[in-house]
Amino acid sequence: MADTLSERSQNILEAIVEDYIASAEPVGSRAISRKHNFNLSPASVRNVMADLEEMGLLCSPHTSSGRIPTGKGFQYYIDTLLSVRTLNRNEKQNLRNSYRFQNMRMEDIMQEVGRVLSGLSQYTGLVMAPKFISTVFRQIEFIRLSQGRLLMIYVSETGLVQNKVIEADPSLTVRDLEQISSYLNSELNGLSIQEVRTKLKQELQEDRVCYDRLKKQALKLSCAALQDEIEDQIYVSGASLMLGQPEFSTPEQMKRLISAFESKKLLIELLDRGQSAQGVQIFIGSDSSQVDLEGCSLITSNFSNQKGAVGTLGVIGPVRMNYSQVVPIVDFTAQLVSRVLDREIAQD
Amino acid sequence: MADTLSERSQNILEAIVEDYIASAEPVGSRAISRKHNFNLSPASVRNVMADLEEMGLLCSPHTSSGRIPTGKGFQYYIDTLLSVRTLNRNEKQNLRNSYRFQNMRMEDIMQEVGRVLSGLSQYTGLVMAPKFISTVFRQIEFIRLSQGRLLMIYVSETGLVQNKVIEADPSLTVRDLEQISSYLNSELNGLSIQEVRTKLKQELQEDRVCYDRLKKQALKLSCAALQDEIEDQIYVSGASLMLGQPEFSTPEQMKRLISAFESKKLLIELLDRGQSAQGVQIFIGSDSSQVDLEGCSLITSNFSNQKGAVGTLGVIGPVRMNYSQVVPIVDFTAQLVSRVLDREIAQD
DNA sequence: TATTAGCACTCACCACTGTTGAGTGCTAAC
DNA sequence: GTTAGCACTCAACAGTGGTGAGTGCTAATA
Repeated sequence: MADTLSERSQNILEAIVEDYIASAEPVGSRAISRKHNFNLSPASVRNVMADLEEMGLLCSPHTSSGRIPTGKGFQYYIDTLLSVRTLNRNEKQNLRNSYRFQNMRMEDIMQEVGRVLSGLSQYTGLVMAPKFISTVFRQIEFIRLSQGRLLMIYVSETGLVQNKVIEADPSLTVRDLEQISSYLNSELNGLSIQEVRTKLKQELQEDRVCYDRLKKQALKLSCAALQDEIEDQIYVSGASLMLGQPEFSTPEQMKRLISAFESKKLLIELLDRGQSAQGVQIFIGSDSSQVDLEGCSLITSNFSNQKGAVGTLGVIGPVRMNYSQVVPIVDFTAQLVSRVLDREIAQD
Repeated sequence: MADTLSERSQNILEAIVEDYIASAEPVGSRAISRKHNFNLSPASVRNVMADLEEMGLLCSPHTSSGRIPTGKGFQYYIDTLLSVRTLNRNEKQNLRNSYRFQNMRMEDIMQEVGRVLSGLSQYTGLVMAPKFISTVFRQIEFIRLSQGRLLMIYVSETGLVQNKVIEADPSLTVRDLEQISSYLNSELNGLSIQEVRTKLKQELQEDRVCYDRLKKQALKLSCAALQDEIEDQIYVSGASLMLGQPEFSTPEQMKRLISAFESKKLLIELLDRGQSAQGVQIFIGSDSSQVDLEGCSLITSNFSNQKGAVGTLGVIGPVRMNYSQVVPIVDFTAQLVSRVLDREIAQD
């Protein structure tokens, strides 16, 4: 249906969306007719606007005000009118220079990416580290805490460190633990966590009556350590920048937004949606059915290393976001991070 | 000077502060004379208020409004009028039950403490994990990332995990690294980082011409790993609750506050101030010389295990905070966390 | 002599008012 | 099909007057 728009209607819609992105205020017919030289009088523009409003692409806050694009209007703009520039060589180099990845831990990299994304876009940067389950096993260590409690430390191929407290047989000695981790490290090295789990399941079944005490303990410990999901890690940068946007300028909206950012659950849910897809994805607030993030749009892209560990990064801003500027930044940053993660892998 | 206040003046000041804490609005003479039965007419109360204003303990936002306490007024109230209840057995048990510390990593514990402090006080919870330098060495591991780059993982006695990327001689094999960490783990176990550093310095001087290649590498690596400071970890919970306080209800103040919370540097600076002192400490916003945290007060207490690793936790709220309610919560929580940390230590 | 009733005064707050200007829809002329 | 003209709408703003909570001062009072 939307594709049946005449060229004139498309041009006017585009002009309205772009004016609105720039000004955050309702766009009137006179402004459109003057600034963009369509050679149309305000009255003609008004006729088109009335059509667009009927189609649900525009709306007016009150009778005698200009129009603003609806969620559907933005969607149409993004789907069919938005032309995303690719960065030229200079811009790519500049972007590359914005990031400092030398000698950084995975955690630092994620944080840095969020910070830079937020700084460049002037919106809020989001980064979700690769999920535990999508990582590749590299090394595991067990450290005794108190009686019967162990600290498990897991390192993935990309240097992502996760740890977790597990309960264990109190009779295990430090020597035992060393042997167990050494055994696991040689057995599981290079497997994805998915594969690790399958393998552990198999071995547990095969060795139901296993007389090698240490092997049995090793299986038991690694099960406790690697079977459950480990909480997603998410980094939010520049939340305060959102408070400068006119759509979130009332105290109520500020509270709502900061609460939504604080809970992180919402954000994780939202970022998860993009996990399966490739390339840049755009989610428009109104369709997200997240009341607390109403009025927000999200631009995300996945990053991954060659072994397939997938994380997501992106920018969240008002629906009235500067898509043509932010999309290429998110896109190229994801590529950049992917390359950095590959460099992290040891060349053994 | 302030101690020369007559009993009547003290009573009235106390009444004003407490009314203001409850209502967040200027307190008038009539309200004081009615609610608290001093048997004084409003006019008499006014006389006293005029004195208190002259002494800088009160001020009035405009000519014909009630009075509000100044920073100095709050300081006086805290120093000489505030009587802090100690929690009774029931309340202590309730508080204990609010926390779930089972099988938690240090990180989780810190986060949980922040969350609960914020929930109970309805202000913002702050927790700063024990500083790297105040921890006691437990275990160190090295994992090869790419050519010449190692991931160092350090675990303190309380189970605090820190990691860091360091550069290293690319010729070191995995076997070498195992031997190095095993050597360091036996040499440094139980020493405070402070002691570790002294020891490393000594050994480096003694063995300037050392022919044991591995020992030399071990010293070099541990220096790179443990010599520098590792960034402070700070947890902020319930920032959005502050936005509900009337003193931060304008958009400008909200932005200022959220920005201040986001930078974390300010908060670390503030929490550091309390590190040396013992027991509960109270900082009043206006004296903090932190423009961005104007209007905020901070209640902190340190926690530590028997080996002396010190962290700080607390609550940040408006100057008009309910001190008599929050102080005991912060106090007891710090004791609770200290005990939990001691339980974490292995009984070898 | 300390306390208090009385009074004039101040000022934030609120509801109401009229004006302005940007923008609209409709209609008739081009 | 396009557009000039016109009546209409409505948010935003500034001004206005009333209300009430509160003050400082003074003179009367216990």
